[in-house]
Amino acid sequence: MTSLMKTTFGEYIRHLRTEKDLTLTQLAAKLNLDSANLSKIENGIRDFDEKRLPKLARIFGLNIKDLREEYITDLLGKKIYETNCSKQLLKVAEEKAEYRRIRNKNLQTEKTV
Amino acid sequence: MTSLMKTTFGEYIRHLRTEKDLTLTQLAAKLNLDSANLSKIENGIRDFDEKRLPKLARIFGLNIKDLREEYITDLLGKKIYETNCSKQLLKVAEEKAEYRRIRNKNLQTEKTV
DNA sequence: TATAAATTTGTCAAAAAATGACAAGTCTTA
DNA sequence: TAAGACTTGTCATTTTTTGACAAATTTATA
Repeated sequence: MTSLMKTTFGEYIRHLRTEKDLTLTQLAAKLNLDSANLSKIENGIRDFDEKRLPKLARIFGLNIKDLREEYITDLLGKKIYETNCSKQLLKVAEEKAEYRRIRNKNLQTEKTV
Repeated sequence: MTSLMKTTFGEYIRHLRTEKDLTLTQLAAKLNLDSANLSKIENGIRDFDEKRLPKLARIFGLNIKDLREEYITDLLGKKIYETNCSKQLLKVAEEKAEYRRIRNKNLQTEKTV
């Protein structure tokens, strides 16, 4: 994990784009996307589609793993915000994730028996 | 927050249901739901629809706030699990949620100016 | 200021995902 | 072994997401 942005993913894209002096139209074309929709993504009205992450990484020369982390932390951050989830509750959520991990591991071994 | 279950929401429903000796058909009827689909929900194949939480709370005499917490922690737990999000990354996600909270608050005040 | 480019906003059809409904299967148990 | 309980599979319907385009508004610059 490299240093992750404390911004939304849309704002992050805008940051990357303006840094490279690209217009919405230019970047949208590279992403095979409508510029109006890219505008909405940057402004948080629409979500960036996960399937375009590899392309985005290539365009800006970013490590795909890092970018995906940027993406999923935004995704979860948004959910945490939307559900009004406190830190305490988030801890419970993490425990439930752990429960799923263990349960899934057990299912794997059950199959082989 | 009362004690939250370290199980999936589906398993929790099954727990509540069997405890009260209800069949899938009986509970499904109370929830205005197909019993086959309730079965899938309990087995984690489908998701419980949030709009039915109040009904579920009434049926089992549960506090709706607590139940909703049970629900959202399951929701987030599932996402954390699915995205393979580490504790470290989850911390980042929480920071991004905080960023959204602050940003939203600022937007509110901007409007009044 | 005029105008051209850049961005935003609104809308709608198409695609994708979630849900409801039902048939047919398996598993339990009385 | 028959009935009830549960599971699985499928498909039509509904809802949500996405792509596409027109028409704004805003910004930059000649």
